Amino acid sequence: MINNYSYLYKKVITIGIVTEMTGLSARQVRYYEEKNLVFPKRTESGRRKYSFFDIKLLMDIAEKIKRGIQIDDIRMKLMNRENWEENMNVL
Amino acid sequence: MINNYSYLYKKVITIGIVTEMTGLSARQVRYYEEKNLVFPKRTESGRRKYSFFDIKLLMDIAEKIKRGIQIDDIRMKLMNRENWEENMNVL
DNA sequence: CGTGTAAGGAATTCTGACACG
DNA sequence: CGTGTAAGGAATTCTGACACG
Repeated sequence: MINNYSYLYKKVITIGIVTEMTGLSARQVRYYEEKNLVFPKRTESGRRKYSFFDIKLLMDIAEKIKRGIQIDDIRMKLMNRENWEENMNVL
Repeated sequence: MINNYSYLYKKVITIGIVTEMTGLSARQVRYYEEKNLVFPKRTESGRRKYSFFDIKLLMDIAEKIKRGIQIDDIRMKLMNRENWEENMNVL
């Protein structure tokens, strides 16, 4: 079970690829982190690393914002998701 | 079926992360590409992008080389694998 | 509030080549 | 044959700040 998700949660994607895949700007992606909506890991030198799950999450977030939902409210919703803790912690 | 492997084959990992995960040098990773053992995609600006499958493959290759098997022979073996074509083509 | 941008610096990656053997 | 390395350049990413509103 856990193994099936190893690729989904593993944080290995740099921010450039993320903006490519999500269509968001780096500014947006970093801001959602600042607001504790996503939790990238860092390389030794400080570069952000995201998971496939983060990619999906970011697109989800951006879509909600576009619909007028505020970031604080989005975070509330997210924190109730069952995979939330997992997302924050998995390497 | 195909969907289950989307994360496995998707090329999104830059070479720095790859060397981190595999323990190989960038030189080695690029050389195996030169010899047609792995097929990274490229970003618009030419940066290499690898998949999780590539990571596994690279470690497999390195291990075989360490055991004295020549690259040409390794390629022969690889080309017989059922997922070979898939690996070469998937975005 | 959420995002754009210019700024300066640091880390990453690229290619082609020389070296060893 | 497989890998290390120095070289020079180009692309990426980082942070903190100003701007709009």
